[in-house]
Amino acid sequence: MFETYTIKDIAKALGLSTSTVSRALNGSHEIGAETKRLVLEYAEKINYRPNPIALSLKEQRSHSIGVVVCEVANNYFSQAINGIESIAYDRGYHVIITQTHESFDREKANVEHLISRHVDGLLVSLSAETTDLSQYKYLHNKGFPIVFFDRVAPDITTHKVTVDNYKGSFDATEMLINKGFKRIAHLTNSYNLLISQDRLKGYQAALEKHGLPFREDYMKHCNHGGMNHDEVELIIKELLDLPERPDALFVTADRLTINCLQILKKLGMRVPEDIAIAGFTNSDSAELFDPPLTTVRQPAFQIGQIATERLINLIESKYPVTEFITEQLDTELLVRSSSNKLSVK
Amino acid sequence: MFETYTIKDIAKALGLSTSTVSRALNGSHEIGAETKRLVLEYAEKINYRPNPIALSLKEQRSHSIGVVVCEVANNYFSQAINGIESIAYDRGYHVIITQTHESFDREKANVEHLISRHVDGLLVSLSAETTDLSQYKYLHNKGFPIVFFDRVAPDITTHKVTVDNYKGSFDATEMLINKGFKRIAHLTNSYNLLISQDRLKGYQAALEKHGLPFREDYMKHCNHGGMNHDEVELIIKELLDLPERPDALFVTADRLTINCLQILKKLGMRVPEDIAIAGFTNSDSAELFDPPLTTVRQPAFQIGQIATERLINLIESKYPVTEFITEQLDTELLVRSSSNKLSVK
DNA sequence: CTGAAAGCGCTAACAA
DNA sequence: TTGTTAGCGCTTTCAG
Repeated sequence: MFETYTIKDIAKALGLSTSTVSRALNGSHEIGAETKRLVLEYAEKINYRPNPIALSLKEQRSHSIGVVVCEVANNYFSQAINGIESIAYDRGYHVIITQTHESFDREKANVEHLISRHVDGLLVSLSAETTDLSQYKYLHNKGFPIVFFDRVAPDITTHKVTVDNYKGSFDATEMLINKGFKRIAHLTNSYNLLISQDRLKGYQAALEKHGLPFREDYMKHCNHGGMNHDEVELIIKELLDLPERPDALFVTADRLTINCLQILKKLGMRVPEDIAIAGFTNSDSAELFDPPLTTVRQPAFQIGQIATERLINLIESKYPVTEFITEQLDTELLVRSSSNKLSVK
Repeated sequence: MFETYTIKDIAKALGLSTSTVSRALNGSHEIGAETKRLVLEYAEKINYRPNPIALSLKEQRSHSIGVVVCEVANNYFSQAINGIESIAYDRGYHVIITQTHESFDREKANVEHLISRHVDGLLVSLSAETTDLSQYKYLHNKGFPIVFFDRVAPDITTHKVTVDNYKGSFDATEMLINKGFKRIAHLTNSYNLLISQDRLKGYQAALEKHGLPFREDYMKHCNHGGMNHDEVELIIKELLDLPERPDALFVTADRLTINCLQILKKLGMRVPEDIAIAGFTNSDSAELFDPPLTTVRQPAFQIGQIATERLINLIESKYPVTEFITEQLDTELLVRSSSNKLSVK
């Protein structure tokens, strides 16, 4: 398996030319049945594997796709990558994963790296810092296949796969309101991210529908997706120190949600007695939490699959694609006791 | 960035030969200072990037390393991958990740795939099903760089990075014994895995040291690393139905630990009142569980880093390496209330 | 110090 | 139906 036979070895062994062997191997029709059989048989015998690097050089493509995400160690993204991998594997593509750690510079370097590696396409979820999309615009204008998922680019017209963040956020907020919460604070990721904006809108719409005021001081965002513990702690403290302390917290980022819980616990706040909480997260263990955590869950695996499917279709399309789909899947609201309104307080 | 200039373009523009350009670019000494300056300047200006595929073809290496793990969506592995990526990135390597989903066939196919892609080395954590190591032996004997981490191969002599599973397991078991538990059941991954065996030994040694009997009926293993929920549920029920029901559960696999908790909860068992629990997991949220979960935590990030460091050193070594290191890092025992012995029962 | 030419493994246009 | 040849982008002898 490891000794690397070439087409030349086969040609020599069989007294043929390399092109004949190549044709036999590639099922060309302009070849004698007998010769073909001979070649295939021998190739099978020595377990011949074409050199993908040579192929790439020739075909100017690499049969690999580049993935840009902020963190692998994040429930949402590890599940999405699982979905990406499942489709890519089936369709004969390699997956090269890069992490931005929410840094624009790192993101830029990653994309350059992937491009210089001649990946055939890009699957991108933007970093929290990213506002400059010129890199992607440039590539996209050149016809380079890019599909965004989750944190999609606002003004680039290509395939995009997300959930309906507005609705997911609206539903969760409305649920909190229906439970009887009136002072619902909102913690979200960087405003740069479209998903943060959509989630904010959903939250606002739910407040408005139920005649609750939108209060700036109940609205906080973390620029590092909750990766920076100190930043989150500071924000939580600010909220808790408000004269009219919020009675519920609605958090819309995976790591952020988990970190909030940790910090509330550290600060000795009881959930939901002192403050209720609901949040976006794909953690598999939310039901095990104390109290069980109300979550908005995204079909991350499926999102990864769909994005990859679309990307590979773009890559393999014979003609330039001009029709692009923005797909929004549904979130799932899992109501658990972290968002219970306790009758007596 | 995307239009792909070649060495030829530079040569043409500057009226030089491609070989001269190549030399200038590669800092060769047999070149005129002025020519060199000219070339470098121009290359910089057009933002020339060498084609890595052409380089790979020439050098017969790809500057990429293949990773084989069971699942990405697993706390331990996603953290390890993070470590792998951090080092690989710094040293100019790409990381290609493949998942086995605990299937030997899939593992075999992944390795073949990676090899045919001419990865320069392999970072492997075996699947639970794998007993046939011939593939790795073959490669290793050919001098192909392989480093095992976590689930290492028993009889292949190469670099290996794990934790001290024996000790981690011993300490956790002893802690349970010291708390007053006498009937400690042990749930582990497939016996095929060396880590399972080591963890079992640690458990047994702790029992023995404290004069507790080792009971076969307290000893269970799951062949799918806890991925198969029904399998785990069946096992838990068996344990709970024993005439002498265990008073504590010691679980030694990441997903398995989480799943056990879920199942115990589903079955209405109180932890630690009805049964205490401690387990290996790298979940970041174990302290948030109800009750907070006692865990054995592994330095997954660091393990990934060390393994990658070693692998790249192997790859870049000028001479065949014959001295291999098996490194065992320390686990961290985080005692929380899931393993509390309650005075009254 | 610089250029011409070969070759890494493969495909495809062109000849035969 | 098969072989010859050129070329993908690059490095590296070998000449000059």
